[in-house]
Amino acid sequence: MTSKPSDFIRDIIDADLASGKHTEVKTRFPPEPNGYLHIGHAKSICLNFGLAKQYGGQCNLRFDDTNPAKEDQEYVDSICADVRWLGFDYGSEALFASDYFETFYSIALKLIREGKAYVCSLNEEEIREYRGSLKEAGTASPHRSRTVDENLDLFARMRVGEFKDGAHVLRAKIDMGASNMKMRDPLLYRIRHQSHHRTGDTWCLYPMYDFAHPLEDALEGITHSICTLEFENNRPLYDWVVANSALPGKPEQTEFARLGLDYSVMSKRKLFQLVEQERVSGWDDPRMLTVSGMRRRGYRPEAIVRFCDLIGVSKNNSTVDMGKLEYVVRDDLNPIAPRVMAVLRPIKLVINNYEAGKSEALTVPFFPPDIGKPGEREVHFGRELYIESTDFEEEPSKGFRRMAPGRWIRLRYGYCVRCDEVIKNDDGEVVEVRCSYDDSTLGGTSPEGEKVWGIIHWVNAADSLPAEIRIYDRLFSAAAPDAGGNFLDYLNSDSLETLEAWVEPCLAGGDVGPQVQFERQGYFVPDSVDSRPDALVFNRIVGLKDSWSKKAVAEPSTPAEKPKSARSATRPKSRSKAEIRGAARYRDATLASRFIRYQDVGLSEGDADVLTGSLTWGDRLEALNAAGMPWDLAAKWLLNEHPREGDDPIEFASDVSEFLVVTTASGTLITTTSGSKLWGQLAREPGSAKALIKSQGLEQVSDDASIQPIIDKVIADNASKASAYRGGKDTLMGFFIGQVMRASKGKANAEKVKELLLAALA
RNA sequence: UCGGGGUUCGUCUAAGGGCAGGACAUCAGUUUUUGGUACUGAUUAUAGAGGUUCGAAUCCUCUACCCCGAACCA
Repeated sequence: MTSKPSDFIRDIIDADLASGKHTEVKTRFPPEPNGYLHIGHAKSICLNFGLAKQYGGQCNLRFDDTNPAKEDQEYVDSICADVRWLGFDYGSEALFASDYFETFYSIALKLIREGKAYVCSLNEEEIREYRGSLKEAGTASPHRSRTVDENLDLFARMRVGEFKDGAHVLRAKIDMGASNMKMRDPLLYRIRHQSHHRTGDTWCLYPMYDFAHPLEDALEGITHSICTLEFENNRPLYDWVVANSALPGKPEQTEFARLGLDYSVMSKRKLFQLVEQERVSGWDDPRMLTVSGMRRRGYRPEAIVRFCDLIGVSKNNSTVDMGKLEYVVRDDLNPIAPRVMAVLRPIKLVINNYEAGKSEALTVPFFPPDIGKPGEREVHFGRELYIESTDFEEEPSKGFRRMAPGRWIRLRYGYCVRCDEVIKNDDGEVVEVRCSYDDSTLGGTSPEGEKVWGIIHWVNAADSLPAEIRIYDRLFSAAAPDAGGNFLDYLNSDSLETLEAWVEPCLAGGDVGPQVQFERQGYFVPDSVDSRPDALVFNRIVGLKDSWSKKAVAEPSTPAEKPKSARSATRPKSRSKAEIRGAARYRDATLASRFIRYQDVGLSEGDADVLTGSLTWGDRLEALNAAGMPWDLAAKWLLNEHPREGDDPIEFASDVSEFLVVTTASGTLITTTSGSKLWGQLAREPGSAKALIKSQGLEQVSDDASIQPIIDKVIADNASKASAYRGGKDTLMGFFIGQVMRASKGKANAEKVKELLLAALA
């Protein structure tokens, strides 16, 4: 685990640092204090703070507290505590957007003076109507043309509380026809006569996220503002605000995919519902994937951070396997959790030939040899013990390696015993097993001539402690509870099982743990709220990997069922590029006639189609042809190699005839690899093909005498790969050609190289 | 007048014209006084179709599917 994480965001930062765009990295984690942090936030925290740490920068914890209606100090406190618990340092104190309210206001004033913002007095519903729809442009608000003075006056009166909520809003004057609806004169300020958890009643005017957030970033000198995918549409607006704020900071927003985990819900709204409807005991219910819930469950921050490293960062909409979280939790706990014994579902085991009242003290280690850690405690062996009811089967199933009538098994760290008799209750359930022991088996020797079927854990009936054990399972029974319908319908009714168990006495003092492993069961931690020295309560953090019960139950693995999208069906279908080109030809006779003509001169319908979506393509094509390039060749190079600006090929920077050298000479003067490179250069900046070939040494090398030595060297340098190739791994040919091409700086004739390589590796 | 993102083993994620790699999961084996751990091995992927190229997951075209956007939420 020495490899540094790498992802597209780090690539962007590396490039920014390399280009000198930035000399330092400053990020921020900007929660709204309206709920508790969950594991999805942890991903963002690890990313933002991790970036700051990796690049020697800084990461601010900043509360985006622009909506007093939902926010509360309770959340501020819990968020601060959670971030610190996760192990991240946000400096001396957290920052608050509300501290910048006065600055925001003055920037709004500036926008008004510059005619870039106006007070709109439409009501909420009217604003929505005027905004238009996904397929139709919006229409201008009747107040869009208010004078600067009028706006200034109204805005000032909005601030002093002259108007009721909703009477007026401040809007940016951008573009009501923008296809990105976020740019259709977005709201900047709304009136809210509501006290704010920090500013009290100082304001009745509150900024919107889209206005406040970029300003917060700019004010703090954030270089890389990282947020989740759903804000992609907001980015142009973010840039607009930064550009028009005249603030020196120039933050840039980059979006990544939020975390999705199967068998869980992640939205704050839904978590809030679970808490409010008391489906769980609170935000810190150990079944909740909130940071506080995971903490109470017994997860350590190291495991959560490790999980975030493991899942990576990308723009893919993804759902991570819950098993991955469980894996990191186990992996984190395995080397640090002392082993003790606890019997969760007890039945009594009585050893008939063991002296009543006798007790033997056994000193046993806290860790198995492979962990290699010191530490030991005493357990007492006696005539009456408890064992796990699941460790006994009267009629053992196939593969069962535990206790059954007549079988010898070892009691961990103790003696081997043989089950002689079974005692059942009225319901026919086994409540007690009677055994005999072999007093020569304590150190590890087996009873003379007998097979020992397995090792099971136990506790001494005389001095073990009662404890309540809470076994947690995933909160939802469906892989994608929020796929459709009400997610509450998919709550797992068995997500909490409470057991009355017996545990080793050493657990009472609190000297071990807090996280411990109950051998053969899982990892457990005393519940931080309910456990007391005289009334122990343990939470199961996570079970041990169990390859037996899985086999025994043969549970059909339930794959995460693909949620059927209801949303996409309601979205209007937009035209494809092909349809748009067709429409363009329908409107423009030149395009239409070109489409026919290009096919007449031998181009495929598909190529002709693309080349006649706009005049630009055809213009370039005609120019190449006029300079002497055959139609098909011109189309091929134009379509495949010519640099573009959006959907259209860029203007030729060089004389068109220069391109002839690239194409017609292909195969003789230069290789296609060099040709592609050269084409791009000529297209972008003026130049002479012949001069460039000369200056860059692009002349093709195709004589055996020049190539053979390179091939020999490459084969000699990669002897093991050569033999692998000869052994049948022929995908390696690409590797060899690549090596030779690289060694020749792309100048070798690839066909020739292949031919010679084939011969050399035969 | 719709726009913006996305699609690589079952899952997550690398490779950005040249060996499709890693992790989790699964299966098999070795070690083990935990059916744990550790170790070894195995299985499995470039959404589909066409094109460019000696060579395409990667470049071009088309198609399909998924996600996001019409809060005075963030």
